Amino acid sequence: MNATHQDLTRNQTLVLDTLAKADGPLSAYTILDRLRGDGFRAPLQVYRALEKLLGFGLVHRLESLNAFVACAHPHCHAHGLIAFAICEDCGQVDEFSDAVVRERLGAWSADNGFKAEKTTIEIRGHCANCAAA
Amino acid sequence: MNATHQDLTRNQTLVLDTLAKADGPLSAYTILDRLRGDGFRAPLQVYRALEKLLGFGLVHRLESLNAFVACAHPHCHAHGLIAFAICEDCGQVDEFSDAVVRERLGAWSADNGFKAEKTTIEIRGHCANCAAA
DNA sequence: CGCGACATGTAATGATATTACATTGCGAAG
DNA sequence: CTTCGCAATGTAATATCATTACATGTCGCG
Repeated sequence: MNATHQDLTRNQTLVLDTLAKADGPLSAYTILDRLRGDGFRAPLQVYRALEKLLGFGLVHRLESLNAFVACAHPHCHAHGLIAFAICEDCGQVDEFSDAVVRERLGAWSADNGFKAEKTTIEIRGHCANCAAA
Repeated sequence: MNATHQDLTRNQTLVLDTLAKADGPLSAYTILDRLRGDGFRAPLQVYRALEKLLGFGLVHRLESLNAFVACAHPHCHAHGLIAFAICEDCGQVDEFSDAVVRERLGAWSADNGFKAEKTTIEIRGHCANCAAA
């Protein structure tokens, strides 16, 4: 039942490949523009593909950027909670996960009777390379 | 140099009061609509006030909602890192902070030479009340 | 075949945010 | 007191992000 890369439709494949080839997050409209040559005409084509890809865990949405990235670790499914470090200079995104953080946020939820569905952690700042410059 | 409530301009005060009276996050355009009677005509009036209030730490932006809330603890300045639990049913937002989480994310940043400027933590889900129903 | 489920195509619109430029109010320097 | 400069404000236009509504296509299966 977990969708694999094989199950992707043409549009989903095109969108995922576009994100995978990009060196950073892309907005839905940027993806659209890059796929005009493949017949994409409307935002909805992109949003629909993204919706599925997000569900499959192959793509992440960066809320603070209103943009999307291909998952850096598409193989290890069931990665608990993911955090992103986003460089405001070069746009590079580093994806990581921390068991302790997951545990602490889980504990807070349990203590407060909160049923967590989705957790967003995004650190905006400057990566090592750019901070050096 | 830390701005106090006294220093706020008329527009900033109106926007902050609107958020403080609201029972949940408001979008910039909702704030605008609520302040039409006070002479607000354009989005920029709201965005400019919000920009300052965010800088003062009196207001937070919820990235996953594209909306804003008044800070729940406007007195304790220098609150390290803040997390939000957002109920998707009733819209209530719970603001909390966790030293261990801050520490872990800080450690990751240090290990990776990343200079963090701003960290966003948002948990979407269902609050105790709504989960019960 | 004919139906159902899902993916797709297209247009229009809604929602969020910024750019550009004009104006006003007010304190400090001269 | 006047002029300068700065910050806040006002207004219009536009850019950017996302969804709703409706029509069409594709393909497996009874």
